[in-house]
Amino acid sequence: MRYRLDYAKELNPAQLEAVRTLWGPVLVIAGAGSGKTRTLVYRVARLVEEGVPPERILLLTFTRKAAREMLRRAALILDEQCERVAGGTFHSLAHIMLRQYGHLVGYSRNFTVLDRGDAEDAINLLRTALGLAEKRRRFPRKETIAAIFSKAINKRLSLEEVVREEYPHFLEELEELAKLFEHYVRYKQEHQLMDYDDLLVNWFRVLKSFPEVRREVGRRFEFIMVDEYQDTNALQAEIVRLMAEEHGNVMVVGDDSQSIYAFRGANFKNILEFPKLFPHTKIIKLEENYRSTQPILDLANAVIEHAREKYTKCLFTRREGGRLPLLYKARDEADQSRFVAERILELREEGVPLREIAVLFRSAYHSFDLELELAKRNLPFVKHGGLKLIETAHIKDVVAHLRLLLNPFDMLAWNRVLLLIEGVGPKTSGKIMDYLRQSPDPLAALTGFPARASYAEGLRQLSDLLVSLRKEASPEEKLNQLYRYYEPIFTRIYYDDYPKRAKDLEQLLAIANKYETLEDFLADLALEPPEASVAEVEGLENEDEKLVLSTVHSAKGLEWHSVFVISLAEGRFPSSYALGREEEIEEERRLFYVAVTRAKENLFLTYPATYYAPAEGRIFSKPSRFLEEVKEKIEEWRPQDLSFWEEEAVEEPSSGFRPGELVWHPVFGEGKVKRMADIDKVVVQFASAGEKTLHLKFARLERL
DNA sequence: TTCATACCCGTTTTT
DNA sequence: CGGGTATGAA
Repeated sequence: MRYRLDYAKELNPAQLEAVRTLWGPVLVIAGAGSGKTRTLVYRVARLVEEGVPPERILLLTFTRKAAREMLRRAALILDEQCERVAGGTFHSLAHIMLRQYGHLVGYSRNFTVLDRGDAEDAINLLRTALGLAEKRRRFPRKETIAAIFSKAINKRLSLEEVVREEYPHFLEELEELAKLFEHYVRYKQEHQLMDYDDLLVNWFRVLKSFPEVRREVGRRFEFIMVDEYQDTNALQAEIVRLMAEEHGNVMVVGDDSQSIYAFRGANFKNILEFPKLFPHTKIIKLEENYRSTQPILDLANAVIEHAREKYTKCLFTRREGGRLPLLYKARDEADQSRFVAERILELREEGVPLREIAVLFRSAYHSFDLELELAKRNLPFVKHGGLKLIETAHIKDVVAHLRLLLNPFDMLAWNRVLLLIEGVGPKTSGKIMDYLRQSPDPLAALTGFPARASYAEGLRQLSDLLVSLRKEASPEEKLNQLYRYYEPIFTRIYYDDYPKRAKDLEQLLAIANKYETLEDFLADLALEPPEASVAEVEGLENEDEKLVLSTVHSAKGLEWHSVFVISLAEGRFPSSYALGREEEIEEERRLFYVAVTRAKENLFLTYPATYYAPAEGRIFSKPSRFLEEVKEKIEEWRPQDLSFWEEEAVEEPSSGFRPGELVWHPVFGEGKVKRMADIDKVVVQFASAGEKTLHLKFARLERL
């Protein structure tokens, strides 16, 4: 057969073998930057060239964006047929399949997907109902309970095993937890709700218990590919096994040294166990790195060299030259931010586009200081990771109304919606819900509730709204109408900061207009939550000309010309949260490995000698242990001109107040500045009012 | 029901 | 330190 693409020319021998092996199970162990994505893209093209209908190919990836991107690339090199390949995350696939097969496990096609916050709300509701919230000081908080439940599901362990292993201090509560779990499962079942884990569990149950579905699905997806296999969990591995049972045509691709999702139940050993799940698996290793320069790879290899676990490969490159990774030891966060901003400006001078530069950090809030600095210098950026739009209270309020239109038995949404009405509290809300539950059409039944005069009007308005929203209209129109209803409520409950929150509502509206149906809109909101952050500085001319700020987790699979990894201090990276247990430190180390292997040409590492910790204020820090381990692979940044330090040392803090200065405040009168408490906060000792911490953004402080 | 207060806790990553 | 939560009073 003649192919339109010259595979042998485009791929190295290992990649080529992976692309040409179409039948049977294949495990590809692909080091960072070894052309893993390229291999998958070419394999999709190859399958299509072989005449496999694109709908018969399934590509499972970690985010839906990743799937879209790969299929777009396949379409680019071959033809647009490739875009018809089925692609997405395990969760989005399960969601689609359960709309079709959910009835087999007791779900109608309009079930609601709960995000983590909704799940916690439900758990909280049940916990209170079971009387587990009272005086029992020792009972875990809702977040912890949700985490325990989720771990058990994803790792396929019993509650007891999870508690014993990771939460031994709650062992006494095991019985109560088990009872709560039972109630939680039943509650979701009864109200047509599924949390993230249920999507996987129920899809698994369908596959497991219904061989005919298994066969049907096997015929539908004749070739399965799974990317980032090191970040799948036991349940997902089972799902793959069942879906591929019919034909065994499954290729999984991953890198055990890049596994960074153990916290949500992922198990990198899945990779090593894959050949046991599928006998006669062909194993292919991709070890040649095409991304980074040798000095960067040397550093990466040294990082992973210190890992407890011995990983399976060693990266090499044929690229020559390249600069040593640079370490800058900053005095504090402000200094760190200044350093980063200056280097970015220099890089831009050298012709590196902003979108080819990324700043990576362990936790979303680590970039706050830098964001201020970038805004000050008019450097446009986008930020990935951190707070999701959907996690804010006002967006949840709005979405709850929409959820009712699809699933009128979604009592979680009812509760939220009812509590917004003035005069309705938990008690009344409960009574109304008991009433609605009895009705076959709760939306229409709302007017029939014998309401007390104090809130009758509010209830009537809600009822009118819901009935009217139910009529044919685009998600965007529905949302517009909803906003008219919500506005007075919105300004009442968020009176202190609703202007800020209003921006989110606008953003939601902008997202909604991309959707034809409410169903798709809501499903995507839950399965692919849009990020909350809006860049502070909009790009002046080109939208794409933005610097990238990202958590390391959100940077997985991506690469940039120049990468900064900031806040490499003990407690920050590795996170203080991980300091206790060895496995967690190991995961932090892999996370650092992922961070450094994102860089193609330049890698800058920074460490602030002091930083602000939420509870303790300014603290002195130690350099990250990961830096100490690989010292000899790094060059320390030395300012050419020493006076640079001295100048900086006496420079005023950006707000302009210095200890000892006399100031005047309109309420507290005269005072003396003690110190800066933060970039925009100052501690002042007042003659009359004592010591106060003032927010410079609000306080009208004048120099005397 | 709502408001005020006291207190507790925990700082992370994401589908 | 600040936010959320539980508790108690009006």
